Amino acid sequence: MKKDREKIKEKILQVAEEMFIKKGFFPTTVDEIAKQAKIAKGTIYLYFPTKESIYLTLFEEKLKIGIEILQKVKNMPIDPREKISLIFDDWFSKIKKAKGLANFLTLENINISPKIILLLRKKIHPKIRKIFLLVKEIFREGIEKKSFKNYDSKLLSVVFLHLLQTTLLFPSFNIKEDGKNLKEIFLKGVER
Amino acid sequence: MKKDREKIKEKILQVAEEMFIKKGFFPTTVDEIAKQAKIAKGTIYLYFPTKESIYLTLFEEKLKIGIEILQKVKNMPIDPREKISLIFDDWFSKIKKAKGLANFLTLENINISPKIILLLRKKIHPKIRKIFLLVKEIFREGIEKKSFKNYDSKLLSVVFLHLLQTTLLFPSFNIKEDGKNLKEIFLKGVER
Amino acid sequence: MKKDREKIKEKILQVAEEMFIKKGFFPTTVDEIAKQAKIAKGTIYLYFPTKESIYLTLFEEKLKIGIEILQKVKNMPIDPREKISLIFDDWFSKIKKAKGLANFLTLENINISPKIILLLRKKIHPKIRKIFLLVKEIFREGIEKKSFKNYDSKLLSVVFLHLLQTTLLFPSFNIKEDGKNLKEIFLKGVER
Amino acid sequence: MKKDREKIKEKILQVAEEMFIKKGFFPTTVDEIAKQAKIAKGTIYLYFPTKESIYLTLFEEKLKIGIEILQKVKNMPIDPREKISLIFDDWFSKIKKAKGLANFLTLENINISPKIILLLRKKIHPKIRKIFLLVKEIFREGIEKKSFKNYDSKLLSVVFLHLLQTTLLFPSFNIKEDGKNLKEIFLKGVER
DNA sequence: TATGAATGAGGGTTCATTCAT
DNA sequence: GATGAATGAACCCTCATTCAT
Repeated sequence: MKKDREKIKEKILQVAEEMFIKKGFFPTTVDEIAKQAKIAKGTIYLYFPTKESIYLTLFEEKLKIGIEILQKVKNMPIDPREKISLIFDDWFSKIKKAKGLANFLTLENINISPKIILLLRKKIHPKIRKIFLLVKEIFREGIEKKSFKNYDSKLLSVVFLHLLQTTLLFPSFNIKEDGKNLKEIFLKGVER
Repeated sequence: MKKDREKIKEKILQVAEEMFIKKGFFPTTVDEIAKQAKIAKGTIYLYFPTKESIYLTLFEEKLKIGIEILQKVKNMPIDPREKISLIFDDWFSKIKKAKGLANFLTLENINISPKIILLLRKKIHPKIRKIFLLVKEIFREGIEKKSFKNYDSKLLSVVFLHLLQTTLLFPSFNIKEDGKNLKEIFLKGVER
Repeated sequence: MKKDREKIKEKILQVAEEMFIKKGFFPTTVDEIAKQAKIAKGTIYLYFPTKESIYLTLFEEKLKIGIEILQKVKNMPIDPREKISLIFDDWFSKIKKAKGLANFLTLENINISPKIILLLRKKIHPKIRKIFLLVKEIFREGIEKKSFKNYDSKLLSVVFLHLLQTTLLFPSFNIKEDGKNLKEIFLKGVER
Repeated sequence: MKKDREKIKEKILQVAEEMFIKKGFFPTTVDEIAKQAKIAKGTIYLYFPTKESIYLTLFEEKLKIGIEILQKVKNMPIDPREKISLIFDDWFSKIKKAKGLANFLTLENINISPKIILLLRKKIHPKIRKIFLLVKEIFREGIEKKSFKNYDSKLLSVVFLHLLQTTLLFPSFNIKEDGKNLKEIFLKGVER
């Protein structure tokens, strides 16, 4: 059944994501993923050609979600400050799902394996670049409309995106924050 | 000779750091480290009991440097804003060396391996906590003295420290210009 | 329908033979056989209990054909030299089909797998022995009738049968031969 | 010690040869080779990069021996019939060792694995061709000198070389008697 | 002390065979 | 009967660690 196949693939991805986040790419074994997903090891290879492809699939998926959010917000007819604010809010509302994205966004992950690099170059890097471009556009617009001070829009993009990641550290440090304060700090910091 | 032993150990650490940063912990093999350091594989085990211990040693070393800087700055009889500014400057002046620290500070790295976790708990976590405490103290002082707005000092610490990492994300980072701007953004963002 | 079952079985055997010859027993996967035969993998197991049984079936089939030819020729009321000549001719006329036989006749193939040996012992070896006996009979008769020199008939059988195999190498070495010369060489070599 | 390394490599090759001959390439596992050679599995990989390379090494080695013999005989100032005779004799005298060569010379072995084919093309085929050329030269010379009937020298080469293999087919082969007869049959068959 | 060959547990992947539909 | 997804044993190979020299 079509449903079933999709379900199993989803299960593999979900289990793998959990383990990749918890233990990292290398310490996670295909065996464990299979066991956790309650399927046979060989079954995984019916859905993904390699362990790396599971990782890449997750990576791409996360990036796709990010791009969609940014795309949507960018085209809204509102003030760029408002856009940044919306992205912050959206990010927080999806923070659990996003957790994955953040973990996959770290530079470390780009060094996973020699074999993976080519694929990353081809499939992942363009998406990361897309994300940066989208954010940069928003900042460029904001600077043009005098909503933000005249900083380099690339710098603002990097800071902003990295700040989103910061939010994921909150639980570890027992910070009870809805993101309002972080947003405020950032917007005040870059205001004209 | 005492000198020799120290020199070899240093060489191993230096080579290992380079490779860990470039390829990550797992893809780096002890064989490669030995080859790069121009010593025999067995020799490495005369200086470090395991591959992980090399990693941990580097990690601790980085943290120690960070703690020393913070300690020094914290005790200076200057405005907290000035302290934060100094830390920023110090960080930028050491940005190349710091690159290593940043790479070790990521959350991913804490999940290196099941075996390593206990050691991290015992030796690394206290140091990370120390760093956060030192920074938090500075912010607490700044809030008290009305230099900073009344945000949660934990929040400010996390944001600040994570921001330092941001600086390392772009190889094309223009230290003088971007560093100054980054500092400006943060200080403006948290000012009263 | 009876016809259908037989057709499918034949298709499997034909496809498998091609692949076994082209790639060998182990590199040929059941998956590939199924795909080439345009049936499902599971279907193959409705016709053959194991991959090895496909191989064995082919083997036996080839041997059966060989036995039939030899049987027929042996009983003809002609000179043994003529019999050998006829076998040669028949072999050449069937050389394309026989190609399979030759490939299956090599000793290598008898070592396919530990599991297969018992079956070979039981089902294949008797047939191979039968072939040798038939040929040996012809030579024995020829020696008796002074058509051939008094060599050991077993030796002659081995040489003769192996010589048939030789013809299969001709294409590889771009030898344009109708077998006339080879036959001549052999018959002259063994003549009285 | 240099001696030791050579000894281990030799041991691996010897054990591997035995097993390849007995069971074939695929059914022979690296594990078994290691066990038989009384070394650890990993050790094998210190001497050979892959299982296939062990096979190829053996293959090449055998061919090299064959080429050397042929080379030597070819350059002798004797009648071509004598040369063929000598090769026969040499072959019989080395029949035990030769057994390996024969087993490696079968066409089947050329189809070992997709990966191996390129290597075979590059390293093995030239040697096989060399062997054929050397033999062909001897026959060409013999035909020219009217020692052999005017058959295609390529045909004679293939038949002759394949005939050498024949000698290995029967474990019960009586070298002295049968070898002499085989030689006689061939030489008589091709004589003028 | 330094070496690097030897070890063997463990991992990713394949594929003959089974089984639910 | 036919299908092809699921299974899991088995294989090749890697690499952290040990150990004889």
